Amino acid sequence: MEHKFFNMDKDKQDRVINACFKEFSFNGYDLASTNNMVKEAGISKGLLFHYFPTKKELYLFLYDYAQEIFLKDFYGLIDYHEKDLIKRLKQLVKNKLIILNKYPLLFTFLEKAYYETSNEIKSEINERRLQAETYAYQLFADIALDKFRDDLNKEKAVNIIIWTITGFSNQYLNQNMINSFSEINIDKVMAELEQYLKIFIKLFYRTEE
Amino acid sequence: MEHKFFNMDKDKQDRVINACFKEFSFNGYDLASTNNMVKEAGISKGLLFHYFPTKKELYLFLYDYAQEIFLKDFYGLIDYHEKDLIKRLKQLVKNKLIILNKYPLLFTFLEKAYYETSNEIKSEINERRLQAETYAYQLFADIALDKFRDDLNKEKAVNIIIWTITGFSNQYLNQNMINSFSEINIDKVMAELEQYLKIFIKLFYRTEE
DNA sequence: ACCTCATTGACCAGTGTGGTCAATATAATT
DNA sequence: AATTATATTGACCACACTGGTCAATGAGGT
Repeated sequence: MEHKFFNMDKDKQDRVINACFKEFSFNGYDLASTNNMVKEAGISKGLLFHYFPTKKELYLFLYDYAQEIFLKDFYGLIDYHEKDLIKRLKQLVKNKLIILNKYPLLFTFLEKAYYETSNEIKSEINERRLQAETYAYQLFADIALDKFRDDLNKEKAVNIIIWTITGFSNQYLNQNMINSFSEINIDKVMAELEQYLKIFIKLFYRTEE
Repeated sequence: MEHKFFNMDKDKQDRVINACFKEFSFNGYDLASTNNMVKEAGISKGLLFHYFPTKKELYLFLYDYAQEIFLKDFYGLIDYHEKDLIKRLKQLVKNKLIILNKYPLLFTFLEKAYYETSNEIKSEINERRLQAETYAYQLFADIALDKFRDDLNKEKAVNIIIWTITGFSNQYLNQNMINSFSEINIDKVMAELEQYLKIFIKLFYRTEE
């Protein structure tokens, strides 16, 4: 049976999820305050503990929820028929932006979970991560590396491309840290990204002829 | 007169500074615990408050200390006679690594301070940052942009280079988050960085002839 | 009218907080 | 050696906030 939390009004659900993502992301498990969460989400303390009997179960519910989206809507939507690295990464960024518009702190939450040190949940997180590793990290499987120029170290070229995309994306993530979470104009961002990718295609790939 | 804290045994000084950097970096001002700081530094609670009468003064002392190092030993050591962007950035990375070996979390502390939201210190941080802006950000002044190929958007090329260097450096920073702070082998890291920079010189710069 | 379940917020014991202070160890000065 | 000054300790404090409880109320369905 599905978790009864999902019977809640959908808007309220997302308010709760985002409030909890925020509190856990910023403060980590131990220091995250359930009082802050309910205040931010606009619900009562009793209601939160009506759905999640302990802080720990709340956290693990959120982790499962985040990881499922990560695997299904982020990694899961990659088209593995596409052998071109850059096109594949472009798809990945787009997936990410779509998720960010709904859950601005989902990725931050997962990253913080990665470094989480609290003894109360460390082992549970590790279990879940191991379970997930089977799915992910196929990102670079079956990539057409022969597109790169011969005189270029392929591993380093890939790193440069990834770091560029990361740096480019972080501009929009960091914005979220300061401002309230403003909606991202996905088409506009993708168009700007495209220009960077064009540079790589031009300079890193073989000249076709 | 110098702060009496500087009369303390130098090793102990650095232990205190690094312990406080860590606690403030990980938890932010409000949630940082002075109890954890003294435990990590191996001194008594009373001694900390002997040198710094309040948590606030402790924080601002650390901020001033970090910012001074940042301006003096990071930005301040740039050779402005060097007009080549890549060489200038290389110098910057080296400065950073040297600082990181002594204060592994100095940059993390300053970055966290940038996003700090606590009302107790927000305005004080802003004052100090404004004061510092005069010095910094001359990084790109008087750079020889004509070294770039004509058919390359210079602004984007610069971003790619910076993001690459950032991504490259973060490998070593994130390592510090998990492990204890292991000494960085500066020569080795610089040699690896050099290979990335060579790629940029080859592909982004004009071919000399 | 009755049942079920969502929702509230005052309340609780317990933990950790920033900060104090009287006591002691150590060093400097006379 | 005696005195003064300073470095250092840790038990102690009032207080804020913690995760979690629970009796009461609201709302909708039968």
